[in-house]
Amino acid sequence: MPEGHTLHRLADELRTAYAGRVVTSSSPQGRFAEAARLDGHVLEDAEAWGKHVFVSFADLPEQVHVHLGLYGTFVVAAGTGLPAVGQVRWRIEAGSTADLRGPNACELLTPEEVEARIDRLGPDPLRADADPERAWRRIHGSSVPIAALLMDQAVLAGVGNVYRAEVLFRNEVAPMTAGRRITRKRWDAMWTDLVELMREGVRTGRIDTVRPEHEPEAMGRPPRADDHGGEVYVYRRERQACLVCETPVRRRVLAGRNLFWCATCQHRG
DNA sequence: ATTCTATGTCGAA
DNA sequence: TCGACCTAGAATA
Repeated sequence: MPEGHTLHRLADELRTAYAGRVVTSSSPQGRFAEAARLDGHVLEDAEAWGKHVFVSFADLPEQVHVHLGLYGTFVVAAGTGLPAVGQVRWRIEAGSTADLRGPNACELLTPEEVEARIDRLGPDPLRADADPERAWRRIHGSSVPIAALLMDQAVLAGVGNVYRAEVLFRNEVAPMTAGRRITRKRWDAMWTDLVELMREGVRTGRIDTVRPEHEPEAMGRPPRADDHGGEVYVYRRERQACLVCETPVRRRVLAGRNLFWCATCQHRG
């Protein structure tokens, strides 16, 4: 379930398990041959930028760049010497075992290539060094719908389809509003909201966006559990009643991705 | 058993 | 805008 919070959690997990330790590095599947070059090195750090994770090693200028894509997983399990089940692209071992499967990217990059990757990304709401002003400049000058801008990693890094839909709903923004029609005040509120929501996502490991007053119990409805492990207003709730106004949630495809929204609640620019 | 779908990104047309 | 990438779980037969 990789949106930005998942990758920041992953970086934290890898850092806790391996930073400062000599690790075993291998590619059971064989498709990351450079894993052997890292074997026996001290893992220095793991850091997330948007949906990208960079793993660095002591005495080695290159870093491993990992991107999970749509269905990649990177799971840490207790113990070592475990059988490699399925297609394990990269395995790190030191007391525990981290297995990477199905990533969009797992590659060794030079410092210049790492920098170029990061330079292409917009501000990440989960990073303390993020500058929301950079995102505002892109949004303010654009005729592209805000729903598409939020998913553009060069505008904002780490926001995916769930946070996109939910932050638009929570701020009552009509998704097809052109970026240049978004007011400064609205953008500031959306950024603040993303920082809070995504930090909560890192803390809990789930995407929960429904305010207490709109929870089913508070609205006199039976509780429900969404299949992504959280509670949301509109994401994947097509044709179901809006939690606030009961209007059926709508869906359309925008730039190849499903967009969900409530046409009644979301009317602002 | 098979098909469908996905919280993502890239490159070709 | 579309297919490819490549995996797992859910839905369908």
